[in-house]
Amino acid sequence: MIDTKLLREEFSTIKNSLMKRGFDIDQKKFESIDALRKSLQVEVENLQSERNNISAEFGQKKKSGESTDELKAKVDRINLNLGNKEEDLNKVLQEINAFLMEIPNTPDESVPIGKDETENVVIKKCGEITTTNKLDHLEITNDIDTELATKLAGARFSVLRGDIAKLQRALITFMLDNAIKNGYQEYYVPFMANVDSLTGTGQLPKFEDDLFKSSDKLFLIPTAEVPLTNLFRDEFLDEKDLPVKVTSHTPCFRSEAGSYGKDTRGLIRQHQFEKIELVQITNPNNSMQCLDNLLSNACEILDLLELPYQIIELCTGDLGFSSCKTYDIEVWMPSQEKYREISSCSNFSDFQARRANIKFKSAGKNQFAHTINGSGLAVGRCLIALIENNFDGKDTIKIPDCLKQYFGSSSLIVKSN
RNA sequence: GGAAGGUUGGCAGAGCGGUAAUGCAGCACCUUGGAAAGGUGUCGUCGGCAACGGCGCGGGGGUUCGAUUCCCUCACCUUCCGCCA
Repeated sequence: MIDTKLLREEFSTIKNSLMKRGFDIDQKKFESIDALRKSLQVEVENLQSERNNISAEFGQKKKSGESTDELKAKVDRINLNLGNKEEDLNKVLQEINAFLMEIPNTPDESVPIGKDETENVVIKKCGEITTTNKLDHLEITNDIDTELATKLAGARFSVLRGDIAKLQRALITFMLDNAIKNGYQEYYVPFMANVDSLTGTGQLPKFEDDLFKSSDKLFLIPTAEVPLTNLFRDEFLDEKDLPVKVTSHTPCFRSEAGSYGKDTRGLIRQHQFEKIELVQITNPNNSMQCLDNLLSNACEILDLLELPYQIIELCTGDLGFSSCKTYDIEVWMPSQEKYREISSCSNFSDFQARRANIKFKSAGKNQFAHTINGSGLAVGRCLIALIENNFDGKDTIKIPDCLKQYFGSSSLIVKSN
């Protein structure tokens, strides 16, 4: 949520900043609605003040046994008027709130300006890409079974079998252990979240269509960012504990509405996938360093897995709704001869903290914290990358050194189709 | 599923129809060579340059001139009973 005070005081600055990411904030609408709010608020508060005074007088008269009929008539008149005005004011406040909830975060000054993903900037490339193997993961192993999953649930699900399932489990444990090593506290959290939580992190109200909704006002989480960040909703943190670093492995559920026909083959885009999420709650004055730290924590996984990847910085036009700065990590997918996103590391500045009310006290003043998060990493896509990059062309997938202790072997023999 | 009790500022904790005590912590200032102790103020949030005013006692609604206090409703917490694991 954008800072309304800032919006009132420096409208043009914010307008220009939002323009960079292609969001045209409606100035006329805001100004007219805010002016209405102000006049109504002043009116309501004056009436309330008047009523409070009369009520106080009322108490006095009652005590001394004087007649209160005249006062009662006065208050009745005020209340009649006040009721209507309060209703109007509430309507306007709701309207303003709805307006504000739809406004995305302002991009950081350092973010490259661009209109869409074609203008993202490659920051760094790591590892050697290979072009020898062209088979994709479904061709390499039949232990990733999407057809069987169709019977169980439908399209965009998968069943993993045998060593492939075990390899995924090894990846999960390895990633979690690595996060813990880097100072994150591990959490086990609910895989469903309520409306307040999803509003806090920014998925609601705008992106309800992307979520799976259960009966009973609960949604399946699209990422562990939601429960992990909301651990601190309505909490006061101690400044000396910042940054707070937490992690969790959870399945993630996404409706993928609007992605019909896109990435329909294999594990790349599923309704359900495993992910390790890294979250930091930070002091605003070093949140960008914390983002760099989190990014390096995520990259470290790929370094250890010896997978080739690149880091790109999203331009203003491609930034997510709540983010003020985002780096994507993309891993090399030999079968597609493309880099594909495997992690997205973002600084949300105080945007989520404002919605979720995550504060700390500094020099006696209440301040909103900054929130940072990123995948460390998306397990399903990592599994594909590992299979495709490490396949020897015949029947063996090489297991990188860092995974041996988790997988229990230095190679995985596949049964070909 | 049944029953009872509870939810007050960062924390603790009173008030139970007349408009939020008090303590601890934090912050600012005074005092000091410096600190501690002590003193004064500030110490939820919104509007306002300010003076000041409004709102706020889990959420929503009602009764009342006036609600933290009474009533209804929802959520959550605690305890007990039942059922299940």
